[in-house]
Amino acid sequence: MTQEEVFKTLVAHAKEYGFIFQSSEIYDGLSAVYDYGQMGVEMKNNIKKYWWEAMVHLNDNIVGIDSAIFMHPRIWEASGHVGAFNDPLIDNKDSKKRYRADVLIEEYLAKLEEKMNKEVEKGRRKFGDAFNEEQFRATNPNVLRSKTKYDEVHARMTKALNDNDLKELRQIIVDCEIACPISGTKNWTDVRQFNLMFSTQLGNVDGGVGTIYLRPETAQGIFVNFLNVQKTGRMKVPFGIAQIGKAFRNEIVARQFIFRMREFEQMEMQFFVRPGEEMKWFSQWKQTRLAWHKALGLGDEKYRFHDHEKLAHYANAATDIEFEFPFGFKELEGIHSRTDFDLSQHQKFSGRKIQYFDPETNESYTPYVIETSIGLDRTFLAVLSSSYCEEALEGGETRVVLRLPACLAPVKLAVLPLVKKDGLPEKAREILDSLRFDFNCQYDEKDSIGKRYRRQDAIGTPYCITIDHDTLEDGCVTLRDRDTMVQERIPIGRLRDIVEERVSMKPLFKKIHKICG
RNA sequence: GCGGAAAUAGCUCAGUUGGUAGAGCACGACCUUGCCAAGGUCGGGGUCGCGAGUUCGAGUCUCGUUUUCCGCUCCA
Repeated sequence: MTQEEVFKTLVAHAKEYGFIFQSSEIYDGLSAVYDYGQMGVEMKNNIKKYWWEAMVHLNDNIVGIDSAIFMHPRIWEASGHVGAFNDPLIDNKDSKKRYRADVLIEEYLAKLEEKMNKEVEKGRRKFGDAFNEEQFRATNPNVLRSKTKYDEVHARMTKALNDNDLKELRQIIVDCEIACPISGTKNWTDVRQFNLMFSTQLGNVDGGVGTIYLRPETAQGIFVNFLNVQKTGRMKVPFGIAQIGKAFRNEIVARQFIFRMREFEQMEMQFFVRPGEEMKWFSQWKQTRLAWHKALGLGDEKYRFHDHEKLAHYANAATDIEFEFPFGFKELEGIHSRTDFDLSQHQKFSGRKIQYFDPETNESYTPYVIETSIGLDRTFLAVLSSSYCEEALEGGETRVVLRLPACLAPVKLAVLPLVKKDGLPEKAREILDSLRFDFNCQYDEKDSIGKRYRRQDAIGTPYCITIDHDTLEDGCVTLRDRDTMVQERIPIGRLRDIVEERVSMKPLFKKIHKICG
């Protein structure tokens, strides 16, 4: 199969077994928005748990928060999200080059001005000492023509920018016959507002700015709570604040299934350190985060670092952990050294002193920040895509099996009576009820036992137990392993401990600790 | 955003030069078998993505539109 076919198969499987549905499907869908189904939500929650426990519960100096999606609009000015990325853009269809619409018009105006100035120079040379520039500008027909045009276009542009009238901006470009400097053609797209942030109106705003944004990242919720957490939690640098939550970006092109969505979930941790020690911690967190990924057992060769050469305005070092998806190596997690940019900006914009008094050095300073920011949906896709397996069995048969890490599997255990009679369903229900407090279990009595095993394979259930006639006599059940298909006979009383040990996250945590601790 | 392709049952697809929509799997009931899916009988489910147009008549032809996939572009 080609890469494309593999990916399509995966997307179809994800839908068929209740992992991922397209949003609003019965209304033709909503582009680049997806819903998690009954299996997907279980697995997603398990991934969150794996991250949260590794981050918050297993580190003395990291605590979690859950900040609101709505935040004060000034926060996005401080962070640099407003302003720098709020421009009306237009593309030339022939050269495929993108321009700021207002810049194109301003360049046109500059040319008009130049034309007028040249005309004035001509007049100056012609009339010599008798030249009166003011009078010349007021009477010369060439200058007047340009001046009229200039004023008209300038007025239209100013009004259009004020009204945010994108159609009018395009119309000005068309009316002025502005051509692309590269292709020389006037084949323009519509003007679009290039702002990655979704905005809405906050109700009952009296005289203030009503526009409020859906957060484009969860990080700012951590920065603005830095003092709250540091003081109430009596945190000492170095320490971290972690958060899992939704973020929103109005991507112009959002594609590749759940890899790039307009509404997505991040798992972020901001680690506050002494200025000057950020590189040490940057490298420490690179290793720790990679170990966290690799402990899942999806294959060490599927991960690599990609260091940024071009750094964002806030960073002095940055790297991505990339994962080999069916469509190639792509960013899964970002680890950035953000300096003191964010805290300093918030200090400046809020007017509050945001500093830390270090009792060891007796100094006050603005801590530096190492950020680890991982896409939850991307991690989900990484787990799903690397677990999908079409396996050839003896006798020419095949089975589709999701070799999910057992601790992430949506269903841990399926309870199956061998036949639907002779008291086996009743016995199976009894066992199910004793185990459902410990694991997410499924009960199934429909169809042949082999078929039921295959159904569980398709959703990645690591273990099935089968209740047969002997069970009623000897109190043992058959425990069947998803990956090896090996069966073993287990006393009912030991089931809980045996399954618990095999589906637990503990071995993964110990692995990370061994590597990093 | 540009270019290309696709959309028919939950899934995979068939549907002739335009003539009232089919199969397999899946699903439900009952019977049968019983440790690695696909025995039997019966049954439910589709305004053929949506909207116009041409036509006596459109799943089929034309236009528009939405969504998805691929390539380019973009991604603080």
